Amino acid sequence: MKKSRNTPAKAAILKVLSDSHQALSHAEILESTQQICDRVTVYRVLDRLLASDIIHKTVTAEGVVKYAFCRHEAHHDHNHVHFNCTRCHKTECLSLPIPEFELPNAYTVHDMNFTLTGVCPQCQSI
Amino acid sequence: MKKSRNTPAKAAILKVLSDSHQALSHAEILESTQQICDRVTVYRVLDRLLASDIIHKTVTAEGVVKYAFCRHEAHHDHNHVHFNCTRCHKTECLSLPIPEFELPNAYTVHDMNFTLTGVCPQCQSI
DNA sequence: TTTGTTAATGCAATAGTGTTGCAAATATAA
DNA sequence: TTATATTTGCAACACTATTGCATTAACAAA
Repeated sequence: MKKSRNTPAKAAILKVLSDSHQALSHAEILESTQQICDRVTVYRVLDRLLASDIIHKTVTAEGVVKYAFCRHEAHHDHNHVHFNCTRCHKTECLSLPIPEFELPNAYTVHDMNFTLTGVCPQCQSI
Repeated sequence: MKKSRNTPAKAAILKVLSDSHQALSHAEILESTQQICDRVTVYRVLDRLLASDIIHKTVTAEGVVKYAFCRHEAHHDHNHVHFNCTRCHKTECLSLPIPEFELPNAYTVHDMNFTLTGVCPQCQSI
């Protein structure tokens, strides 16, 4: 297994994600790191961070891939609900865990993605 | 509001989807309708079918958008769980409804997407 | 059946998203 | 300081999705 190195690009991308309360798209991350590294590097750093379970990935109902810093305290998993606002287009990790459900047997589940789409509290009045 | 017309392209695309037990991507639908219509037409017909609630849309954990025929019997909604197999890459609608959960107030939810990723029964032995 | 209106289509062009190859640069262990 | 393997930038490429516009065709009304 390859050993991951600490590079300026990795540090910058990780800072952008950990400073953000929302999940960010590749384009949004690139906006904050344009002076630091190339767009391809952003993709590659994100892949490394995903592989190390430092960040997680979520997809909006429209197919937009976003990345978020893992803030797991007790439970070391990514099984929380994501909320996507149709007005501000921000995606946030809710502290709501994915509810229990009856799994059909014969299926092996590796990952769960539960995404809600609607209007967030900040956009209700708009 | 525009009145939707019954065209050969619409009929063909709807047949492909209703004949399939899986949710299909644009590319997969195009494969079956290449002799009938253009790729752009496929996108536009899918948009119309989505607007009429005749089909629904789901997104895999990798961001691949897929479309599926609505087979809702009693409940006229799309709130069921989707399963995406990492081996055969097929996406199927489970007859499992999205479980109940405690929604944080101040959020308005318009749509819910619950996608499981793993290995389907057919691919367990592979 | 014919006609008029308007939705639907094909085609070309464009934009956005993500991946790959390769040479050069650099983080890290020895 | 040096060796080496990871990381990076750049260019090129592949795939997905959208838009404009002229043409075609569905369908309601005459």
